[in-house]
Amino acid sequence: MNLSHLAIFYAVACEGGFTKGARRLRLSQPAVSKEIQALENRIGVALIDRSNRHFRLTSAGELLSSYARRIFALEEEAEHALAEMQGLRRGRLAIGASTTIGNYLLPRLLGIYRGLYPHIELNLEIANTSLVQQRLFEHALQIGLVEGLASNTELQATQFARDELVVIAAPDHPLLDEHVVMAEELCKYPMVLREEGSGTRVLIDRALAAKNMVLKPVMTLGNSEAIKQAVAAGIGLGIVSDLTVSVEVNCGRVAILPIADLTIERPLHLLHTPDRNREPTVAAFLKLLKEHFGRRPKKTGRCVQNKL
Amino acid sequence: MNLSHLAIFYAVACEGGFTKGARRLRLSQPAVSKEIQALENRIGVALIDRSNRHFRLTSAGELLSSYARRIFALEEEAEHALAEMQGLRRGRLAIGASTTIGNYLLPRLLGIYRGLYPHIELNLEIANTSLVQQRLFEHALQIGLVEGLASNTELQATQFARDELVVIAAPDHPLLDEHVVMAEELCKYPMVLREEGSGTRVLIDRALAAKNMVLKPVMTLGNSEAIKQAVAAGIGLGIVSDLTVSVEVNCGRVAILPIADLTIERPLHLLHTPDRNREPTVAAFLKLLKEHFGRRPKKTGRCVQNKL
DNA sequence: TACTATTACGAGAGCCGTAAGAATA
DNA sequence: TATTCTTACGGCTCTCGTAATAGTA
Repeated sequence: MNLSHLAIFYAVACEGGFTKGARRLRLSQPAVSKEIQALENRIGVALIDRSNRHFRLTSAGELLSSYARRIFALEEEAEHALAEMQGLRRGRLAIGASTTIGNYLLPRLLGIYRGLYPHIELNLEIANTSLVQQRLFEHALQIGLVEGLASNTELQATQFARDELVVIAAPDHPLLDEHVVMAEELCKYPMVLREEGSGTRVLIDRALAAKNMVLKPVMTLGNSEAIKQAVAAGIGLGIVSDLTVSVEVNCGRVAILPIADLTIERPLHLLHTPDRNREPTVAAFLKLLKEHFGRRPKKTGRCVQNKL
Repeated sequence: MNLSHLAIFYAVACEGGFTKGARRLRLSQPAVSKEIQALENRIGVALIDRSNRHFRLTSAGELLSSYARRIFALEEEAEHALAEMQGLRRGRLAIGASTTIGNYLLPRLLGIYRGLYPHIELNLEIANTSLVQQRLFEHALQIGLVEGLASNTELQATQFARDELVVIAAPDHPLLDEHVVMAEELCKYPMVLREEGSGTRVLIDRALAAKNMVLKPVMTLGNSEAIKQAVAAGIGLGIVSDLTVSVEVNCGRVAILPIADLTIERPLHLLHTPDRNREPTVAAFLKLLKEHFGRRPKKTGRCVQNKL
């Protein structure tokens, strides 16, 4: 069967006549007549009762018409769904992110995204970099936002922002009263750090090693939240990503302690498969990301609040 | 959207590649490539991710593919349904019949029909001739089988059999012992007849009036069953259609009394709309009808059993 | 090199329109 | 006569195939 023939038959069946069907399809009436004959010949059954003037479908015609109605309703629904997808009123955005980005940076960004495109299904997977890469590779995720960057994959990576590690202290810490604090002073105070081997700790140790310095942690903890708690409790100074402390800084539980001769930064990377034609949902997210990180947010003063 | 384009896209999506899709459709690969581009241009979205060697649908492609699967499944189902209809494994036969035909003639015929075509839905409406004609006219019935025949309709009518009215008597009735019984003898015995004005009674009265005779009913009853009961009870002779008495004759409750000089017959008519192309279910029924009534069943002897 | 997709171009089938014919109310 | 469907025929679009090109493992 030929579905374009079926479309002609269906128009005729709906309108109740060859002439009316032809008008609806903007075809000439003989063309319609001929195409319906072709359809009838192809399937070998009369569809329209031509015995008298009153237009009437045969039972085969009724049967086929009911199928045609469903088929063309589906076609229309498909077109509608595609239009919705293009208008970002339908679709899915699947992002993978590292813990820090996923917990502190993305929630607000995804909130804005959801405000703009409320019908898009959002999926956020928080996992380590290699797992995010794997999930991207198998197309379970569309983009990844991570700090680290493993090599030898087919993924495209671009840096979209920088993450700064900052020293935090309890609000009553004596160093906060100093006008200028140098890195070497940190070594005199107890520190609360991530465990050795973690990406953050490696970065910190490497930055201080460049100055021939070694920090002495009084405590190591597995995540930034625990470090913030320990610092607030006065156990020592901590070093965490500035993304993670805006709330605690704003409410005065901890304070950022600028170090005059020390900046520890790491790039934040955007990962994606090298698709030339990106999904509309992804393109919209990347646009949003660019708007927020086109210029790096400035850090001014000790109590700067991150833009996000 | 063009559904023939969609078919090409769907084959490619199913097979996972332009080349494989082309093989399945028995088309050249460039043709497939071009048609898919045409489809993408028409709907304005990329459907297939061409960024690397691994064939993959975009999310729009996935969406459209799922609709295509449903659309073409429906198309296949429609073709299957039509084939079933042609093979008389699906369909409907709606017959209207008068009481006598519907109750005594059709059950066996429809039993045979059902044995041949067990999946055809059978509808039998028992009603008077004018109602049957009306229902035929509005296409609620496909054929009608009636005794009478009202005029001025657009229905085609053909006689398919004759119905003989026979005199019945209780098995111990004295006339049954006579070798030859003439019509005038009937007038000497009490008769149980249908009420005046009924089609059957009109026929009887007319036949006897032609011989200048008038029957004297001792009782009039509204239907043949009641007449048979009255006759069996010895109230008198009855005149009923031979279609209605085969059971009672066979089991000896009543006997047929042949009248040498009297034959009361009426034609049985087949009514249908003047469709040139008849439904397969109807054609099959008409064939069956012709096989059984091609020659009128002979009546031999007094206890003849009707062929049906 | 082998495989896959795209581009280019020509041939042919099939679709559609105009005009005329047939049937019916 | 007016309306509706069918038949006849010619043009044109669209689809398909062959051949050549490009990109990738």
